[in-house]
Amino acid sequence: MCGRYDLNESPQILALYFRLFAEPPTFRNADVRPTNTAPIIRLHEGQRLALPARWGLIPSWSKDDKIAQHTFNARAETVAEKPSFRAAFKRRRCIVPVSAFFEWRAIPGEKKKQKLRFASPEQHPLALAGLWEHWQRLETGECVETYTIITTTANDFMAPIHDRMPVILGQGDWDAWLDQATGNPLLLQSMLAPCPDDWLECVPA
DNA sequence: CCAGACGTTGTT
DNA sequence: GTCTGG
DNA sequence: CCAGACGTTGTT
DNA sequence: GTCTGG
Repeated sequence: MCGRYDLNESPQILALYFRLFAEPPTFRNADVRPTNTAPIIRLHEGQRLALPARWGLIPSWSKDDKIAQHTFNARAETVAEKPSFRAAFKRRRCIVPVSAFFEWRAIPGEKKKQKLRFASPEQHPLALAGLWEHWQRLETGECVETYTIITTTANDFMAPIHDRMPVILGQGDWDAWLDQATGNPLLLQSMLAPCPDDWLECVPA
């Protein structure tokens, strides 16, 4: 599961860490939520760029945007087959850059849940595996680009809090994940595993 | 053939 | 767009 | 994802 | 319970 995150990096850090072709505009949002617009990293005319998109994937064939309420995550186990995701899985993979993501823990006797922040112990950004899609609203012709974050089973670090977690890609996987020419479904699928336990630390938000 | 769905999470 | 159910 | 709303009428 | 807004 991954329904809330934080992106708070300078354009310089984003460009350096993700090896972007150009520095993106400044973007800071400590509480990115589904339906919000945030930058995603993908190839555009062969160049790796951070471009804005809306969180909640709308398939190109969708008649309206209601489905986006339920497509902000895609399950790694089924993403290759589901009608809403399979086209994007083949040709429109992206990295969702985050400084951290949030999960909640219910406290007995408390009304509100406790918010927990998961980030890199080395304080570098995290590369979440995502898909993006292009959609046109029939009534207006308005073009909308949207994305989803792929989830997988929790690793041991995450398991006490939740049974799902976002897929976090290691640097060695970035090129193949973003490349449209990567056609081997098994290779792609192999990247969608829970990350090692020591890639994350957790503090109350 | 047409009509209708197409999704995830957490919680009970 | 494409698959499933009727 | 969580938090918060969820309704109508008439009168000022 | 379920939808909407953020």
